[in-house]
Amino acid sequence: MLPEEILTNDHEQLARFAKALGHPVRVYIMELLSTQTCCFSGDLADDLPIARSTLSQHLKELKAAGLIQGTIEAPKIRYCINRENWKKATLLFGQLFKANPLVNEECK
Amino acid sequence: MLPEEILTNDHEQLARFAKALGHPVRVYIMELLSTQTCCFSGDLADDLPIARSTLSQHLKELKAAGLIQGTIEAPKIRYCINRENWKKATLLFGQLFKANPLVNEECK
DNA sequence: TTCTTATTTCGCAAAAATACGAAATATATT
DNA sequence: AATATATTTCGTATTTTTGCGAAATAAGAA
Repeated sequence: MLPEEILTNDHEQLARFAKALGHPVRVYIMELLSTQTCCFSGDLADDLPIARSTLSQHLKELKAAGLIQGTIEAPKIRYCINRENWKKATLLFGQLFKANPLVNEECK
Repeated sequence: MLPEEILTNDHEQLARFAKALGHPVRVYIMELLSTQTCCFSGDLADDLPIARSTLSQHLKELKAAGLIQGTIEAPKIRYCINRENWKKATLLFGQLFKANPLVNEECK
């Protein structure tokens, strides 16, 4: 029998995903990658009002959180969503937001 | 006609919600409040392995993000979810995670 | 090989997040 | 009025995040 942990791996994992989505630029990137297609850093840099080095850091963070992955297509790098982890994130966020038994009750 | 903004209010709002969920303790709190019931700071403090002052800061952040609200029930404070904003968050996260037209395709 | 392009890493600075214990606050209870 | 309880705010230290420009890297093109 496992010890009853208060903060579970799922809490940690969800927090990690949420933190990665905790900046408008990164939300923008994930939105783009989840709806449209893969993309290059340069395409994003052309649109976004930040330095390329700053964008690179955001991409690095999304990669560290496991939400995206890059494949070299010299001299560019093509970024795509990491489908496995995106699915995991979808599941975890879905769980969090789905259950709501008090939806029609006032706080008592 | 509005100017075509790259980073929209929705991106900002979703990032704000995500950032608030970007810590395991805060995920735990929101999970509790969304599934079970309202709760008191003290109940959380008894369970969580952090100082009460630290917990208070996390609650403050969730409140600042609009995800929870507190009502005085002296000498305690009862914390509840902010249903209106939770709904908004559900919607924004739902939008982000729903659309996925490339679900069966490899990155090309 | 040299040049060009795309992107990252480095070095730095400023701001924000995280955590704690001590002190302050607010309000019931005695 | 004094005490007890629940929670927050304050002060502080440490770590992390965010951002930039300059320099470094990688690989195709001339």
